[in-house]
Amino acid sequence: MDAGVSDSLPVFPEPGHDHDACAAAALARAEARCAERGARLTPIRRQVLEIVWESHAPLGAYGILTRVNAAARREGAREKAPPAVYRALKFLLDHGLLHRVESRNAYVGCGPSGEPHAAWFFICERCENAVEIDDGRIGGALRESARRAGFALESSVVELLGRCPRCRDG
Amino acid sequence: MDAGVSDSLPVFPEPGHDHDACAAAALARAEARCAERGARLTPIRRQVLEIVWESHAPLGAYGILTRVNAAARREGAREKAPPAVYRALKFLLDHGLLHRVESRNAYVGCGPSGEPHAAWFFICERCENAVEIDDGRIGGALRESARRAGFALESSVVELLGRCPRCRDG
DNA sequence: GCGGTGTCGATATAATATATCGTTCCCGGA
DNA sequence: TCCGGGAACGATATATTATATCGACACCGC
Repeated sequence: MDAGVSDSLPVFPEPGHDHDACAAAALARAEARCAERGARLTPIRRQVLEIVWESHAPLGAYGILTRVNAAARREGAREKAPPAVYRALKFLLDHGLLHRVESRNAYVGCGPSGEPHAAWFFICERCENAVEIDDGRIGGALRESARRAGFALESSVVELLGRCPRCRDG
Repeated sequence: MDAGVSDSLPVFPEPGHDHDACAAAALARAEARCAERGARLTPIRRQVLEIVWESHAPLGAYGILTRVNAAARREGAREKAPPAVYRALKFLLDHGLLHRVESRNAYVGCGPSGEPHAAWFFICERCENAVEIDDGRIGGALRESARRAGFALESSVVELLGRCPRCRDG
């Protein structure tokens, strides 16, 4: 797992934030990373990434597929089958552009941190938004716990459920 | 979420440990808790719990179903359908006798701690065993991180993947 | 051009989970 | 003892999530 030494407050998305800018920035990061790595951000991969970035709430593979196919119908194109979406998701996961939310069987865009990193989330039960946690103390506690147990830690799933600041009093 | 103030080392099961005793103790705890609560540990519920306790590795619902039905065939009884197993799993989860391992879509027996508690695991990628983590510092770091973010924490999924002490050099 | 690899389309199927509804069982009260 | 109500269960159907396989085509370096 990565170190996660930084320690910034998670930014829960405001309802009025400039989400187009969020999404555009994510797409720009994706292009940059693919260029660096000589990986191809093909149309279906880009489209899946755009769809996931339509909101900050994790979206399931079949929800993505539905949106892909709605667009295909609008354009008179043939609909895609599930493997097309799963292949795109695998590519995006492999390149650190997406995270899988295990407790929801769903996928969410990877935040702006520089390199691929552990995926730890706050997930709001009301607005459904998931935001990445960037807290060195959690990583420290996990690593220390593993060290004491003699466990060779490879990766970690941390998903914290509750109410985000905007929903906690609702 | 619960406090998890204690702080004992996880006990990775030794291959030669007295597993019958593990399972028997778990069944005894289940009986005791059901008695306390006026809940009924019916045959299918008990059977599912016994099957999950056949090892320390999380087992999927259909793996459980397969074993239930193997036993049914041996006894000349009619096979069960998936809802029977899912109903038993829900009962056992609701009463804190089982945990669900989200990253595996699988179920594992709940350890001996007194009351229902957060389910944090080390999961060995080689031997597949999952053991509960009882480390106050992890809980502390999670709660502190939530507090700083203004997040009202309700429950948490922590699943640490890697190699257990017995498998790390294999 | 040729061969290798990556990508995609298409089909089928696997794996996990839930909805619904009628029946039966169990327990407590009349 | 009988009855009413709720819990548990059986049975069937279906929903949801994910993967296997194989052939066609495209891109790239030689």
